Amino acid sequence: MARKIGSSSEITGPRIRDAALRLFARHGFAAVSMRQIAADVGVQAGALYLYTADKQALLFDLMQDHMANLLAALAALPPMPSPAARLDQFARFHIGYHLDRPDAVFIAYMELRNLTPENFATIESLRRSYEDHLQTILSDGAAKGAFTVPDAKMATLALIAMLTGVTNWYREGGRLTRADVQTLYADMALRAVGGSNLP
Amino acid sequence: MARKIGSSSEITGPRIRDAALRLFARHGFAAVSMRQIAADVGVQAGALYLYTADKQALLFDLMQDHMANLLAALAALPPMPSPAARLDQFARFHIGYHLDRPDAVFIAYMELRNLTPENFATIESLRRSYEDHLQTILSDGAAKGAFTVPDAKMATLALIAMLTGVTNWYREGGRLTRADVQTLYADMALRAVGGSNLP
DNA sequence: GCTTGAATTGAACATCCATTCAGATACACA
DNA sequence: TGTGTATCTGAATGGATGTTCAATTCAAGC
Repeated sequence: MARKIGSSSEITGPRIRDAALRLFARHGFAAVSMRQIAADVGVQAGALYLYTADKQALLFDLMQDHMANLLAALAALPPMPSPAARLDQFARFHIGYHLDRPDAVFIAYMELRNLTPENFATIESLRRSYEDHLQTILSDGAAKGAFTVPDAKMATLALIAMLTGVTNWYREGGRLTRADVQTLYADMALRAVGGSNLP
Repeated sequence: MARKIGSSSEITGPRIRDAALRLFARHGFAAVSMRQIAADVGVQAGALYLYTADKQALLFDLMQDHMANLLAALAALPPMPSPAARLDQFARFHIGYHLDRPDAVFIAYMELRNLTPENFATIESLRRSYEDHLQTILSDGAAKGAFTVPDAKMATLALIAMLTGVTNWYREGGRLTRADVQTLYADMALRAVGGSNLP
């Protein structure tokens, strides 16, 4: 046997990335073998190397794609008139975006240590860009007197950790709807930086 | 060669656990081999099995010890007179305790998926106990009118995620002292649940 | 000094790992 | 219908994996 009926790189490529994303998120990069990914796709391990240089590149591509998409989605948000509205928008966006992609988020936060130093630096700088966006909202709000933030960098990291934590427990169909969670977290974030609730 | 000069289980045992803790935290449970742990201790891989049933038990013991110590330290805190003081105390305790044990904390949060189902259930219930402590502070404070908390369970998870996030970026000797960070985070936590700052 | 048990080695076991590649098949286009 | 190329298999490579165990050496108690 060799080439399979109906085979095409446009189908197999995404299926490999999907399988890798799911398996890495579920079991961790180091615990997943190329053979497992191949089996999940329904292909032999050797075939994976038509789509990725090696296992490391597979991980890096998944993480880079995720971060790039995240930054693009952030940049596409409509402008908001006030610091409080900007923070509210950011909190809702962050939660919504992360709840939609639990596997990618999990990998982006958990598998940083499995990247080579060069790849790590690349991902890290993308993450820094994302954090800088929130930090700007906070600094600007503090300068305008809307927030009370003794240390904007620290507050940024605290809020992102809080918001990202949602992905650890939220389950669709549970006690709270997604909109409930977004509202409650956005309120907590706003209060945490001393902002008054939106009108 | 066989037994080594000066060897004793009271020395080798802890050294194995220390090495495993450090290596698991640095590279991840799945990425660390028993041979690496043994080499770090200066012993052959077979010798590890005098101290642990298998690799899984080594991970589980580290996590269980950490959680048990955490709960014991929490229980040893002096009682506080008001909800705001209790939350302030909890936030400072959580940050201080976690900053003192970065490796154990990292493992406790990252390697849950590498536990067998039974072991996972055990660790998870210990963690639930810890969360319940904070949830009680928040519920009690809300009942007394000191806090504004629409959903105590959710607020608990949000605050713990925020506080634990400190371990991801704090470095001794950096811009902020440990006390700075504890104060800033405790203030943010208090404000996030609508509490007024301590007198 | 002798004996008993604790501590460790080093080799072995069966299995898995990431990666490569020649050969085989199917598809696209002539 | 024939040809070239995209896609995949299956086997092979060299090495690492967790775990077991007989043999060996050291420490401790008499």
